[in-house]
Amino acid sequence: MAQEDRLPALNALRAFEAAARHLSFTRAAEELNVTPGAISQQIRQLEEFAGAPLFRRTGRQVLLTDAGQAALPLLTNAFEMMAEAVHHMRAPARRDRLMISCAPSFAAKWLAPRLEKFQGLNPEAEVWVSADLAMTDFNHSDIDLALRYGKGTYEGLRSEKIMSESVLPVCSPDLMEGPHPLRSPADLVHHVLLHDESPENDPSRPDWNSWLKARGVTTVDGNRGPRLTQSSLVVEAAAAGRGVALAKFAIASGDLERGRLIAPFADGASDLEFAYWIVYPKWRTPSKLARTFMAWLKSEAAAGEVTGV
Amino acid sequence: MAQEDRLPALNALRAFEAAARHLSFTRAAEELNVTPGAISQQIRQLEEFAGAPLFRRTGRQVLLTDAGQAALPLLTNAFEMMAEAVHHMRAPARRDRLMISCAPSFAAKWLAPRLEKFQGLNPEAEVWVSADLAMTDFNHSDIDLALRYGKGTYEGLRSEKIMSESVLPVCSPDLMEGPHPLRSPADLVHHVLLHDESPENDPSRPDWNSWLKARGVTTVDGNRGPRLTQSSLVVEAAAAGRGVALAKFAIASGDLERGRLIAPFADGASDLEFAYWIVYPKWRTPSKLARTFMAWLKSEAAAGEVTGV
DNA sequence: TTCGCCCTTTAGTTTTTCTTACGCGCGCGC
DNA sequence: GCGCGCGCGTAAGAAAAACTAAAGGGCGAA
Repeated sequence: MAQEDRLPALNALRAFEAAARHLSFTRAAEELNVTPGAISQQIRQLEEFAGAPLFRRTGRQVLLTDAGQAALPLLTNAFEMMAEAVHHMRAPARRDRLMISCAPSFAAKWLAPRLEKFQGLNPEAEVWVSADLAMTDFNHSDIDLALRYGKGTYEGLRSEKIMSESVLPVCSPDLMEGPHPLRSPADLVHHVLLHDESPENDPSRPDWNSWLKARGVTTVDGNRGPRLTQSSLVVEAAAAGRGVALAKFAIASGDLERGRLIAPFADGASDLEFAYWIVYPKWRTPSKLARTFMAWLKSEAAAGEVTGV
Repeated sequence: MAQEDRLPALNALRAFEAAARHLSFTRAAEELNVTPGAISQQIRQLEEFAGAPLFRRTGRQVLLTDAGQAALPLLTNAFEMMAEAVHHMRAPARRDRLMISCAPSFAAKWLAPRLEKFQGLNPEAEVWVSADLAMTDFNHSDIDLALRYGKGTYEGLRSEKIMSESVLPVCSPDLMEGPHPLRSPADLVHHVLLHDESPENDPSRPDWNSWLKARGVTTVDGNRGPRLTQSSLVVEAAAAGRGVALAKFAIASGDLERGRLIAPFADGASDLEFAYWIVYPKWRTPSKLARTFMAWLKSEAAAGEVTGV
């Protein structure tokens, strides 16, 4: 449909979008790898075209006018859609291939053990898992879907919840046979406390200190013990009998089921704000295989939450 | 969010979108007011960037590859959104002003008589009606909403149904007092038949010929009588006693209610495929006033369909 | 007041985009 | 079966757009 010979220069729109998003010409210039003067000129040109100012210049900062305000969200969406279109150009989708990005611990302890089941159900599918700690850049990679642990709000991305998360103390069953079996939280005083210090952790997540405090235990120092920076290492250390971990349930559940770990306290679990999400670009229509995978993920997650607790 | 220094030249994307939509470089060139050679170069550049051909060249015509196919709809949407964004830049919305475009007959016979009621309910609103026969170009005009009679499928636009339409014979009550009152369709032989030949008419709409045939009347020639090119003129002619019109109900309803027209036959009405729709650009979020107006339109239409038959 | 930050402006340069002109291949009509 | 015409491809140069560099100004903070 008519694309209008009256569209302004597209580069001017891009400059405006970046400047409006940052509310700063300088930062827009950085994003687009040009000088601030270039941005200023592009925006002047666009304002002439529009016949109205798009920014209000107030000495220290620039603010959007109503006209600019109205145009920004549409432009941002339009450029996101373009990026997605370009992605499709560069990597024509393979119908039978699915590339998943997720955090290493989750990949190792939750996803990988279950993937075989999915392969069994969908033998023609080829699922690749890329274990990345950082959030995926969907424009630079071939990632179809990402699995992320967080609050579920990701700008420019769509997210669907897989399952919630909780933390609970876990340890090797051997510890129960030892000289100081764990019968109540106070018994932790005899054991090493293992801390999960993963960078992506929920800031509101209870640590040993708050967990102990919530249970009225004052005789145990919640600060002592080693701090490991990956959830799976914490769980491994616990399984090896090196101490008691305050572990994420999803990461520990496999070892709990197999008996490598036990949860010594009945009321030990504590729900978190953060959860696991499927994440993909706002404008991407997931392929049939991707939709199958997402549905399978959700059913696996639901099954785990029921049987595991 | 990262706009990617890795987006290709935006003009190349625009050239591709136009060429892909037309499946012709030449027509894309016409649309963008450049030479075909320029399109060819832009697309070559884009294909180099993508690392894959976007078109399959087959001597006589160009066809989209899978990669091109995947990218086209997203790009088309993206450019439509941009056009909408630019529209917002140029004409910052006035909160209390609403510009409606609709066909002249509908404006005169259906909308205008009811508008006063809306003004009474929303005194602060300023509603303008632009009576246009042709479909509105939302990018070149200040039209907020269009009312259109048709099938409801308009490319790049969103449409919501207002009411359906039907045709039925109507005439002046004076004709019933005359020498040949209309008691059955066969009596039409004594009267002038008025034909609505509006350019926007439903092609499957019954004319006098098919209307008579459906009722088994063979004694009346459905072809005779004047043909008027605007629905309101047909209705006016009937009200003036100049004959019997096969009129659109929405156009005639006002005069039927006021007694200027009567519907002589009980089973005369015949439903049409075409209906009345509210139409606006796909990516436009209607203002509060526009939403109020649309809701009011629908309730008016529903009321008319009940009381009028 | 002075400094620093950020936007603006101007002039000149670089890069992109377009036109012109010609080449090529295929299908269609003669 | 043989041009002819239509539509795309390509090359070189011209035109237009975009960018840089450098200097300027306003405002707020120190």
